[in-house]
Amino acid sequence: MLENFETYVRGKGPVTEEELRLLIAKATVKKFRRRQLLVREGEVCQHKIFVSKGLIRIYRLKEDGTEVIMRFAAEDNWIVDHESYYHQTPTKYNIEAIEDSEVLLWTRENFESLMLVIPVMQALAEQLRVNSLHASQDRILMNISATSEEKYQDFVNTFPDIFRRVPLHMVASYLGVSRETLSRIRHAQLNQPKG
Amino acid sequence: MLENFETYVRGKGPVTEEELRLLIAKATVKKFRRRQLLVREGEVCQHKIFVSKGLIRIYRLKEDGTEVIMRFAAEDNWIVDHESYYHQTPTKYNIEAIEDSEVLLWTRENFESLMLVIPVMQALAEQLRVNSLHASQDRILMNISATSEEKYQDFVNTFPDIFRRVPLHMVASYLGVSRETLSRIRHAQLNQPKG
DNA sequence: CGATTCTTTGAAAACAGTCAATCTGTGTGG
DNA sequence: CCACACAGATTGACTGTTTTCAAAGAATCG
Repeated sequence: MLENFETYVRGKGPVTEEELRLLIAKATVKKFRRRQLLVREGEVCQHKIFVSKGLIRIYRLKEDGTEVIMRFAAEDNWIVDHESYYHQTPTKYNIEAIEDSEVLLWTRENFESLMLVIPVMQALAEQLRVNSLHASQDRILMNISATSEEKYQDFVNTFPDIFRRVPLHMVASYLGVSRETLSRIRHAQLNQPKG
Repeated sequence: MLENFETYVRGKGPVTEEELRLLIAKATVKKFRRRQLLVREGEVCQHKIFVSKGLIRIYRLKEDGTEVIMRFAAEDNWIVDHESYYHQTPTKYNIEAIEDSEVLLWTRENFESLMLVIPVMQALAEQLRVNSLHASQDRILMNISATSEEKYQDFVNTFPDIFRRVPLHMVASYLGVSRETLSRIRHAQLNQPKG
């Protein structure tokens, strides 16, 4: 379970054995069952979370009770509600395991102290922010300018590893279309697979 | 024209006369006419741009020639294509003045050297990233979960200073609805103003 | 003023959402 | 091993919304 994280960090830049040991020493390792909540709406998102195994979603509940999925995070991805984490305010999101999962957690305090000591973590944190922003921009562009078919196709292309593991109704929620519509789109694409 | 920027920076934290002088010395001041391009698709977005006066938009051209507006930036706002700026790669966006505008520009090199020397700029850059990310998240949520009426109402609430200055068809492009639909939505809200 | 840009309106067609019923696969307990 | 419950996916009929196209009406710039 920790091998994943080691491999991931080594892939990000030069890092010593000692640094790796420290990174892991400051983390908490946790397992979650399918459907178990990692963070509940109203709590403060205390940790940066690295998914070493499994699949996680972050979603929001609207007043009418419907779920809106903001993001999925599979192995080797980070998940956090930046707003709650940075300002230590209650989160509006729920973070939940879609599959049985294993994660590493760092408190903000621990994570920031690690960033001061371990060069590669600085760069990594910066990179994550830039990537987040970039991904958000692309998603906005898709949302406002693409047809439902294109949105679905883009999702499949962007997350080839994920789309088979996520129930279709969750993909629908992520894309902002009804599950019935998405079901029909997918059906149409099976008969006419051009993209 | 520089007073705006001075006031803005002072509002962000303690800053000395000397620091302010340096900030401005490293900047280029430029004026742009309505419809003039600040940055053209294919160029590298070389600068961080502060809008001291006027109104700017950043948009993208789709293959079919339609424009998709990513963001507006009025006085006291920054605009930059992070991806192009950060990686020094050609931008996919156009940045254009909607009104006659005045801006301050810093190259990445200059801006980063200033961040090293002037504490408040560090914090400011960090704050801008967090805000960008947060705004993007909120916009995605709106896009995938709200009705067109709600999207328009949210735009009006979020940018009370801007929405009267932007042509309706650009708001439509920003929201991802046709100009005709937005026209009808607005008409309906005039007769039934409840939000 | 004249040209251009922007907005509005109407009517038809395309699209997506809702509701209700059915179908499928999975896993649990008897 | 079977029956059942449950979550998920599909389908059809219907409704409502949005787009598109075409035309015309304001507003604005030079």
